[in-house]
Amino acid sequence: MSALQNRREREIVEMRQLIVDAAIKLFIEEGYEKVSIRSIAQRIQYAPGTIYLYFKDRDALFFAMHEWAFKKLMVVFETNLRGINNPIEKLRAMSATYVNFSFKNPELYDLMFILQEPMCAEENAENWACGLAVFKILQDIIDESFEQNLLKGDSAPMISFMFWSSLHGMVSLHLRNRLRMYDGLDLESLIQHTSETLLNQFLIVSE
Amino acid sequence: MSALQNRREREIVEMRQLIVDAAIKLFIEEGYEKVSIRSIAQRIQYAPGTIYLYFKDRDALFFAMHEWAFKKLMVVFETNLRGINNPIEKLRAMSATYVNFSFKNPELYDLMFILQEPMCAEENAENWACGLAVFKILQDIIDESFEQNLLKGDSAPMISFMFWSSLHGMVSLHLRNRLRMYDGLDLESLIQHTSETLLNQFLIVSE
DNA sequence: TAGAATTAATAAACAGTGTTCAGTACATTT
DNA sequence: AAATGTACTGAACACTGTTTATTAATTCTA
Repeated sequence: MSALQNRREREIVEMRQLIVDAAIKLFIEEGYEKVSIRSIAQRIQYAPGTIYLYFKDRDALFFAMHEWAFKKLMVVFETNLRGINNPIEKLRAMSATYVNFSFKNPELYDLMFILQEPMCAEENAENWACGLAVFKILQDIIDESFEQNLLKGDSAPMISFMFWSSLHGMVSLHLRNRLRMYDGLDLESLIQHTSETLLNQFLIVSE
Repeated sequence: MSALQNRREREIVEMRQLIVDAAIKLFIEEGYEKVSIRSIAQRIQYAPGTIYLYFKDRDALFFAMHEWAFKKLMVVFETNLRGINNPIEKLRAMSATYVNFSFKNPELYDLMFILQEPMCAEENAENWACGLAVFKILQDIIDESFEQNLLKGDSAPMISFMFWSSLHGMVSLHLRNRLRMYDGLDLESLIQHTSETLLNQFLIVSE
């Protein structure tokens, strides 16, 4: 490979990153609806058409943002789980971190778990790896809990599914404004408390 | 009130219904993205601007569709719960119905519980009643279960929240294509089975 | 019943969207 | 220095939601 090709390859990566960064900033600062190809292009001082030289379409760009967000969540998990050995404690920490992340980064959570957008991109066939890696953390913790006989249930994958879905359900109903019947309550506390109640019910208590 | 006003009032209701019906048909047949003011107008043979004489904006129209969908779910609940007396059995039937409804009417489920759209309408302040009515069915069942000492947990509202959120979490992750790690499985069965496992864990078993 | 007032419906316009593509202007190669 | 290649542009296309002046028809009044 020539030096030129090498440099060009680097430039492509950099340009893609420039676009994704601008898009995410716009997404967080101005909200989903303000993220248009034109507004991104304007922010990085390029013509709208240029973005299509680096991303097949809007969905592909959203998928790249999606990956970026998963990497961020991954870092938070690694930070908050470091040093915890007991799998149940790890599970508690992971739940709390997940919920807290969704409250601190509602737009990113949307991108990762709710929006239709990024899941239509073609890239996702392979690069879906990011999401799977995060899910694997949960799955490993549940597996460990099962091995140490700390958790009830006949199937580890099913329990993983249940815990994750419950957290997502509470968080996404809140993000999409479907919890008006709990208006006035501190919803993050309610969710944290509910997830603990759920977990406790599945603990095997040794006398 | 004059006969004219009376008739006009009826016409307004009919026209609103005509628009909502067309919008829902389009929504179900062609999908969310194809539901535009123009496509609705074309379908009912009116100019786009006419729709704005009956709905403040797109959100208000979506909110009316939202209500329509809730009424449909309500009917299904009433049908499927009729004649069941034991509150736990009612809870089981309700869960199964909820999940089944989401699989049979994915677009409507989206409208009711996932889409941002209808929740921005101003009408929702009052007319949110529809959603609350459905939620009340669940809440009453849980209350009954608590009174009869059939269910664990320190707070009925919290247990309602937990059950609903869990179902919604599983369903919405599926609808938004976030369950690729369970590819190949029969997801409706998985969800039904998981929700039963969850419920069983909260049962108070009398010896 | 003839004319005035009201109003439902329209078409056109505005500002925005994603996306495509012929053309330009610069970088590299020969 | 000339020829090649290509990153980038900006205008165009076909959409979108929404507003508004105008039209056409109906209702009210005299």
